[in-house]
This record gives sequence, C-alpha cells and structure tokens, in this order.
Amino acid sequence: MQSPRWQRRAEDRPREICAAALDVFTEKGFAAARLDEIAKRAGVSKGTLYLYFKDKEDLFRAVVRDTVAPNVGALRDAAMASELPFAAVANMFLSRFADLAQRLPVGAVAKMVIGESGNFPELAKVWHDQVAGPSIGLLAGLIEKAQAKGEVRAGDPRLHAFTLMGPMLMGVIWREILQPVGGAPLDIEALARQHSQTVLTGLLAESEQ
Amino acid sequence: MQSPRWQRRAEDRPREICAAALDVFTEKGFAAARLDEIAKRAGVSKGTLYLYFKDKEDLFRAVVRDTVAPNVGALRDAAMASELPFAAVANMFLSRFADLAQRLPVGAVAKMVIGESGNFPELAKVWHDQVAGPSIGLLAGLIEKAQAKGEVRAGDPRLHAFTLMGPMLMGVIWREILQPVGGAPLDIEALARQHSQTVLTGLLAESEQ
Amino acid sequence: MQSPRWQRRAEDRPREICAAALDVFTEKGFAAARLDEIAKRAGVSKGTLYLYFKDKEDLFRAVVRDTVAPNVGALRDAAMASELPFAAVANMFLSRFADLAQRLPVGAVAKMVIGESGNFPELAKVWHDQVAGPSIGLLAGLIEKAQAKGEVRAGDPRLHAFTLMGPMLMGVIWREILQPVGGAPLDIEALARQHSQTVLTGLLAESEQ
Amino acid sequence: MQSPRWQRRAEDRPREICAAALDVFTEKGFAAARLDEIAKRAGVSKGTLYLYFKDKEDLFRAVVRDTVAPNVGALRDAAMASELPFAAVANMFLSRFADLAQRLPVGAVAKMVIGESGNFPELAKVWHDQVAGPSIGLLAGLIEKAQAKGEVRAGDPRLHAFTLMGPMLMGVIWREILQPVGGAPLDIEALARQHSQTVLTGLLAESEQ
DNA sequence: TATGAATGAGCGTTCATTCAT
DNA sequence: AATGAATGAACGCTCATTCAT
Repeated sequence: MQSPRWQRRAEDRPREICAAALDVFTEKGFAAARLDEIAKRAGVSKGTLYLYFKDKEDLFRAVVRDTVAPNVGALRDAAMASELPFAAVANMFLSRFADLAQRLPVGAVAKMVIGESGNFPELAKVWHDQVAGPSIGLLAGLIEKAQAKGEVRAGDPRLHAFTLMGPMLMGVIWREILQPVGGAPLDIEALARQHSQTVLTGLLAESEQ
Repeated sequence: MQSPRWQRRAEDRPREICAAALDVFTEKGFAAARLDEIAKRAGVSKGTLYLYFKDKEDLFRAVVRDTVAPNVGALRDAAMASELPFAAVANMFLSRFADLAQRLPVGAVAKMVIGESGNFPELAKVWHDQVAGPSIGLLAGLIEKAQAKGEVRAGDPRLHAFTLMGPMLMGVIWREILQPVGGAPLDIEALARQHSQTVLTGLLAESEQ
Repeated sequence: MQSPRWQRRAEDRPREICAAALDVFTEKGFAAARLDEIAKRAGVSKGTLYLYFKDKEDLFRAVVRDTVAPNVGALRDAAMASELPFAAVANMFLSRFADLAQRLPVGAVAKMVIGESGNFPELAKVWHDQVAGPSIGLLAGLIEKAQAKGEVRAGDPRLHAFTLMGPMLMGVIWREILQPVGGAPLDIEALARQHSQTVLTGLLAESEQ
Repeated sequence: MQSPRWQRRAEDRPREICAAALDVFTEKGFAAARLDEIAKRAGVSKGTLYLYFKDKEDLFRAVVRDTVAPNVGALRDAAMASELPFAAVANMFLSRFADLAQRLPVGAVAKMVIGESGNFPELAKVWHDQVAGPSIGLLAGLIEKAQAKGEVRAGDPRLHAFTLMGPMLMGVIWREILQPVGGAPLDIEALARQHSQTVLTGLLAESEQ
C-alpha cells in the first residue's frame, strides 16, 4: 500500500518492453506476434504498452531501430584503419563483424527485416541505408583504394565486397535459421578466421594457381 | 450472360492458386497474407481454395514445397562433374546457381523460409534437409576430395563451402530485400563470374600473395 | 454406356433421399445436418437433391410430413371403436401406439419437431394439428362420452388424456434420447400393457383404495 | 460522452450471458443460435463472450449445466418423505414437479437436450445421470417399498414410475412446443392435481372396476 | 437426368486498441 | 502510471446453392 511495488524503475520500462518485443517479434514475425505475450514477457499489462508506444507498428519500428542502431557505430570505426595494408583491414573487418554477431542479435534482426520487408519496406530501407549499404560502400571504397595501390586484383569493387562479406551473412543466417532445425553448429569466429585467410589468397592451393 | 461466371479448370487450378499464393506469401509473409487476396489474384473465389488445400497452412506448405522441389534436382547434377579440376567444378556450380536464381523464385522462397522459420520450423527443416544441407555437404565433399588431391588449400571444407556460396546467398537476398528499397541493382551472374574467379585465386593481387 | 447405371428407379429417388435425410436430420438436427452427408447416404450427388427439393428447408419439411402423415391415418381407426367399453378402447389405443412406435420413427420425428420447433414453428403446428391435437382430442372425446355413460370418473377429459398418453410419449423419448447415452432399455410394448392396466384401475392396491 | 460506453461488471457478466444464451439456444437450438444475438441480448459485445467462455460449445454446456443443476437438489428432498403413505408421497412429488416446472425453465432445457442429443450426447447423459435417471430411480424405489407394504399393486416399479411421471413430461413439452403454435393452454398444476388423484385410484369409475 | 466444381454470404473466433477504474 | 475488462473490425473457414458440363 504504502510503497507501491511498481514504482521502481519506471524509466526502464521502454527498454524492458523492447527486449521482450524483440524476442517475440523474432520468434513469430510481426503479424503473428501477440501483444499479450510481449506484455507478459515484459512483466507489464497490455494497456501499459500503449503508454510508451503508439501502436504495434510503433513498437516494432522502435525494436528494430534500437537494435540496428548500435551496429552502425561499431562499423564506422573500421574505416579509420584504411592506411593499413588491405589484408589487415579485411581481417579486422571480418573479425569485428564476427564479434558483433556474437554479442548482438544480428541474426534476429536480419530475420525480422527480411521476413517483414514486404510489410515494412522502410525498415528494409533503414537497414540498407544505415547498415548494409554503408558497410558494402565502405568495403568497396577500401577495395577501390587498395586496387589503386595495386594491392587488390581488378574487378568490380562492390562485387568484391560481396565476396568478402557474403559468407559472414550466410553464417549468421545459418545460425539463426538452420541450426535450430538440425543444421550442424557453426562457429562464426572460426568462419571469419578461415574465410579471411582463404579469400585473400584464394581457395586453390598455391601450386595450382 | 455472355461469359460464364466460371469455368471448369480442375487441372490447372492448383498451380494457378500456388502461383498467386507464392506472390502474396512472399510479399506479406504467412500471417499477413489474406486468403481473399490470394483468391482474387488466382481468379477464383475464396471457397475454391478449400477445394484444393485443407487450410491456409496447407497452402503455404504446398507453395514452399513446390517451389523448393525443382531446385533440389538441379543441384544434384553438379556432383557428377567431380572428376573435373576443382576450379572448373566451382565455376560450374556458381554459374548454375546464378542461372537457377534468375529463373526460379529462389529469393522469394528464401525470404518466406527465413521470415516464417519461427512459425514453421518444418519448412526451415525442409529447406535445410533438401536444399541448403545437401548443397553445402556436396560442396564440402568436393572440396575435401580436391584437398586430398592437393588442389585446394587446407582448412575446414565446410567453412570453405561457406566462402564459396555465401556471396551468392547474399546476392540473392540483396536483390530480394534491399534492391526494392533503393539498393543498387545487382547482377547475380556477374557476381557469380567475378566471385568464382576471385575466390579461387584470392582477392589479393598476385604480387601481394 | 449403353444402359446407364442410374436410369433404374428414377422415381424412387425422392423416397431414398427422404430416408437418408430423415437419418441425418434426426442425428444432427436441421442446422447441423449437411446436405453433403444426406447426398452421400442417399447415394446421389449434392446437385441431385435440388432436382427434387427446392432447398434444404423444403427437404426438411418433406421429411417431416412424409413421416408424420402415415401416423395420422393409423389413429383415425381407433375412433371407430367407440362403442366398445372404454377400457377396451384405451387398451387398443395404447397398444396401437406402441406398435406404431415400434415400426415408425416416431421418436426420431418427435426429436426433430421438438428440437426445431423454434426455427420451424409450422412443423410443430403440423404435428399439433395433425397428430398430437387430434389424438388428444379424440381421446378426450372418447373419455367424455365414457364419463357420460358413467364409465370414467369425473375430471377434465383432456387432462385424463394426458394421464393416458403421457407415459407413452415419455417412453418414446426415453428410448430415443436417454437409452443411447446409458439409460436402461425400455420395452415400449410392455410399458403400454402395464400402463393400460394400471391407469384404468389405479396404482394403489385394491385394499388401499 | 454522458454514459460510458461500458461498465465493469465482471461478477454479473457470466450470469447475464448465460441467461441470454439460454433464451437464444432454446429458441434456435445450438447450431442456429448466433453469438451476435446472444451478445446483443446480454448487452455485451461478441468479443466479451470469449472472456468468460472458451467457445460456443463451452457456453452451451455451461447454460445447460447451470440450468439443470438447481433441479437436482429440489428432487432429492422428496425421498425423505418415504415413511408417509405412498399416495401422499406421489401427491407431493407431482405437485413439487409442477411447482418446479413453473419456476424453472424445465421445458426449455428439455427442448435443448432433446434437440441436441445427437450433437451433444454428454448433455443427454448429464440429464440422464443427474435428472431423469435419479428421478425415475427414486420413484421406482419408493414404489417398490410401497409394493412390499402392500400399498401399490404388482408390476414393474420402473414402468409404474413412467405411469406416474409421463403425463408431467408430456405437459411440459406441450407447453413448450405445442402451446406456442396454437395448442390449447395447459395448466401444469391442474394436471398434477388431477393426474395424481386419477392415477392412484384409476381412470375407471369405481362402479366399473 | 445427373454431376461436382465453383461460388460467396455468413459465422465463429481472434486480437489490437480503448478506457473506466 | 498502471491495469485489464470490454470492444469491434477483420479474417479463416464452412456450406447451401448454382450452373457448366
């Protein structure tokens, strides 16, 4: 009576709700996610959600943006290393991505963005404009510079960027989608290590090149 | 009066419905797809759907299976070429995949499977068991054989397979998800060509290796 | 080809359909009965029903009327015996009813009429006007005459008719409704025999009267 | 503005809904009853029904059970009078039943149970196990005891029970089914009075016995 | 005459949203 | 600020009815 149980941490509510919502949206997708369940997992009532978010879409967007945002900064830094040899930059970039994918729900967000891209094109746009586009652009830029220096072989720099990043995306998706249904476990960091070595000097044995 | 309200086309109906359903499920995802719209696009009434499919889930599964199935066969063939030099096999595999991705809605199916993997784990399983798993396994096997022959450099064959295929998956997803929201257009076949050259001999210029 | 299988017995169709419909309507009631099932049990297609009956209601009414009709005649006869002593008339009436209830689906029709009286008041009306009303009226008339002759004790003749017929109706309902769910089996004819004896001279032993 | 769109009345809601549902189910039967109409009569929205009942069947069962239950207790008491002369017991039993039938929707429940016995055999079972079976059993037991004391004439006690109760059931059904479609009005209590007198000492005038 | 594929209105049920408490 | 009972629009599914064959 005197000290209402729920007065504590009023300003953490939005975060708690977003965390619960991320889980449910990831598991079910936007349409199949139930606000009832999000509320339950967040430990609040359904009505409370509406004190912090205008509606279900607003909550969904908030979840995606809040989870995407931190990624953006983490990638910017890699750009600064552009004076190092390309091999070192590539190594760093891949291992950094692997590290990111271990700590943040990169796979979960990818899943949501991919699955709901038809219903929420703007989220795909955010992902493109803030994450995928800049990353690819950044890489392509580094590659182009390295080509100019004679470090990297000729070819469309953007396609080269796909060669570099594609396996990492595939790894993240494998973990998120196929591993839970019986796919062989995948060590993202090992993938980053082996791939960065291999892709630089080629899959073929030196004797064959 | 002039044109009969409907025609008997029992044989084509299921295909027509599946085609319409593929579109709608791809655009909206399972939960947000409306049977009304699928029916409208298929040019039939809502009730007609139920003459051929038990319910919405049944239709969804049929769509995924029917679209996944053709892919399976197309990949088996690549295995036969295993006596060729690995470089040739890899080339063929990638260009074949690119070709497949041009003609079949690979991206659309991937999108559905990824987005609904939480609600339909069995579809993810089908995709894993019949498409992704075998493909990766096949590649890994070829790679292992090539390693034994000294053609391919050391390393976990499965991770090498990711190195080989990842960029193609990324390409497909880019086209399906990001290109519609402003992503730069991507030529999958050009990607296959450049990637297969690059990945075999390395991103680095020969002088650097 | 030459001799179409179904040309036989074309004029029996309505009867066959009614028989199947009686079963299904009795089991399920009007609303829950499926034309599909009636057609299947009648060995015809759904469309064929519409060659003989305007719609579902029309079929229902036909079923009830066709099954009710024969009962009517069978009861008229009992009136002619009105010169016999009342005890003999009552005996005859009850045993005739028991006989009827053995051979015709009296219980089934009663069930339908009772269950659908809200939706088909006219059927209840048919039942009242052609079956229950006349029967009760007939009995009440006989009783009144017998009272005038000093054969039957004073009292409202119609209520006396309830005393006479009620147990038979209860017997029919018991068989139709409660026996299938575990009610002890009931021999309608034994009931008719014992009841007709008892009701005439009283439940109480003679020493008690 | 002036009057709130709705009020919280969690405690009364189930009862109000059941009352409305009883009316509609009685009028229409289970299948033809519309939840829209039940909700309207209960003064709530359709969705509210689902706050208190799992689905339409659950509501139906609740209605029948809640309406059957009170009857059960009311009949138990009659057993205690077993030391009185049988004539007194029978009198009491019949008048008590008539009283019950005046105050409770006995006819309505009978109608529902009879009409839906095919679709809801368990309700027929409840009715048999808790109402009809015990009542008949109770009466048969009393009759058997009275026979042992020489009060009641020989014969199957259960069939005697039909002789006693049948007219009352018929009266209830008459009122519920036939009176609304033009059947002559029936005074259940008068029926109980006259029947109990008549059935004990016989329909026949004393001079005839 | 007979069929059964096709229709579409209608209902049970769900769930995002509101609002009296 | 927080609740959760109440709402009602919307959707999946059914099934009586129609009609091309």
